[in-house]
Amino acid sequence: MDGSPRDPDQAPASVSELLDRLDGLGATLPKRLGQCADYLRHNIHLVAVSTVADLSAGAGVQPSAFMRFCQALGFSGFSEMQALFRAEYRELRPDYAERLSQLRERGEEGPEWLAASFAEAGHKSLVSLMNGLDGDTLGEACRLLAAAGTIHLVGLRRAFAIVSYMGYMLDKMQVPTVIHRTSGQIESDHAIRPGDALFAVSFTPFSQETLQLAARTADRSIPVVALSDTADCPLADAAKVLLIAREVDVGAFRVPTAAMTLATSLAVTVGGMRKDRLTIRSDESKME
Amino acid sequence: MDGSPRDPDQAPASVSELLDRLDGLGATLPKRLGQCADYLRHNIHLVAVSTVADLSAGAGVQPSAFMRFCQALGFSGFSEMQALFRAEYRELRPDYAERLSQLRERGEEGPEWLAASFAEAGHKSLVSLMNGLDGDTLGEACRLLAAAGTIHLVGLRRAFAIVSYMGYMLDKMQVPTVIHRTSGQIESDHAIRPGDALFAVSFTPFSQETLQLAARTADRSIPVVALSDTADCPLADAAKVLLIAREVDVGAFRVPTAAMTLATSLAVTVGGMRKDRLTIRSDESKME
DNA sequence: CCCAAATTGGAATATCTATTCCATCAGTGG
DNA sequence: CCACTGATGGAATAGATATTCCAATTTGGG
Repeated sequence: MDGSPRDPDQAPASVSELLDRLDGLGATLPKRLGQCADYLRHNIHLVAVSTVADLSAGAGVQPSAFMRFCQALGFSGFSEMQALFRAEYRELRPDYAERLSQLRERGEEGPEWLAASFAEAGHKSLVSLMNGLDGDTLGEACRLLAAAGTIHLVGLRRAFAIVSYMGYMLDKMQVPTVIHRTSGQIESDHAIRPGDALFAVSFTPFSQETLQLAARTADRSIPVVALSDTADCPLADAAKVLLIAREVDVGAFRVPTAAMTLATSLAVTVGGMRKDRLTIRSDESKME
Repeated sequence: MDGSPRDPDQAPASVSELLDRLDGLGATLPKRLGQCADYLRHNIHLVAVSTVADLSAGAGVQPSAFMRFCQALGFSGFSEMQALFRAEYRELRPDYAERLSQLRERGEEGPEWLAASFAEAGHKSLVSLMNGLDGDTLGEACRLLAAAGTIHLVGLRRAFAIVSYMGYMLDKMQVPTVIHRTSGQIESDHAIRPGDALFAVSFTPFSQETLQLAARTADRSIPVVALSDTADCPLADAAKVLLIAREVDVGAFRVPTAAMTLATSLAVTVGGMRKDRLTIRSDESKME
């Protein structure tokens, strides 16, 4: 690669160094070792709490193969590699769980305890959002919205906070945007014209108004991008792209953390794509 | 305690159940086991990645003592207990940093990368929210709002998403609530009557409309609770209680994760206090 | 097609970790 | 002060896990 200034037998000193090393090895690895590399990349969080047997089974190889893989990375064996992950994990600052148990110890169940619970739930929601996120789907959603003349937003009840924030951001980035809040009024249909796009947000239980607006818009061959908390939602039929953000709830309540995060990413990306429309046209040849 | 309806020899099925059990045992534990309990409470995040030897050393006891401690909790041994923590850990991917470096290595800087950045920022925001949260301040805010006849909400631009969500939740809990969205209109003042309370949300740069409404309301001796992203904000003068939720931003953008979480906690607590107003009156004697 | 080198699978082994056991110690009631 | 019950420490043991080894297999070059 670059003349390998570093001793190849030296073990990585941190997880990110390990990932560098992995890329350095690239596709030069034999089949089984390649499987290990692949599995590791996608399940890097498991290393700290798994055995070689678990990991090798996951990667579909023999334990001995995984062993050789660790050595190829520069470690003396699996244990040394695992120690790296365990050490990095240990350094993470006090957990939500820890804080909760401390509050619990003090016998409190008031608003502070509730806030800690919601914070923990928010954390979990974000993690599960990232786990379930598909880059291609998200990219497609961005492309559809970036290509639209005017972006129309609809979302009622719980979903309104999300479209309202999206609307604010898109407006700040000077993207033509309309928030539809007409409940039951059909008139808003006329505002959605060919060449536009609709972004519809709805969570269980779904509001009919949102579903119907999305369905009517799709019928007119205007692209609909949907955001929901479940894959089998009625929006799936109307939507060209369906994004999922599920929240972890506390009792009967939830904070729309994951949905808000996803929506903001979408808005910022779309805003960026809009800024230099020329780049969008020559989309295919954009890379490099 | 309550007649112990559940088999005391049955192992906890989750970490929070384990903490319950720990509280149940209370101070009945002998000295060394008590040390274990104490150490566990404060280092609960270490269990998944440590050995009995590590943990017992940390707690200052012999491995065999820690072993007995695990059994006192209802587990067959340490391994069974650890399995619980490992399982819970596996479901979460706590390392945004790792995921980001994964994405970065694949050369992507698209929406997926952005989403990961926002997720990481959200996580940090929640942690800093919890670190800076003062239970008394929050409790006071809840009390003021719970005591009000009608709760008035105001927040523009970025803050509107927050009051909109709060309004939705309070309404769902049948708390009389009004969202003020009049920009520059003075008329909404009349709707805020003595005995009511105002919840004002504003972030830098602050909108004059929100500040002025808060100031006029405070002048009329109607309690104002404020939420902002900084302690030295103009709302501080008008507000009886000022809550702070600062977001970690990505570039020029941010997701209102912490503010949303705090606002939801507030709304849920207020809703709960409203539900049984009798309990509020006799606040001091509420516990037990 | 054959040979050499590299890779692989699976069992054997070494090491480390959890778990148990028992002698000793501390506290309690007679 | 003694006997008894429960707690404790440390060493012995059982069990799991990592690691190595080698025969079998595949791969690549001539």
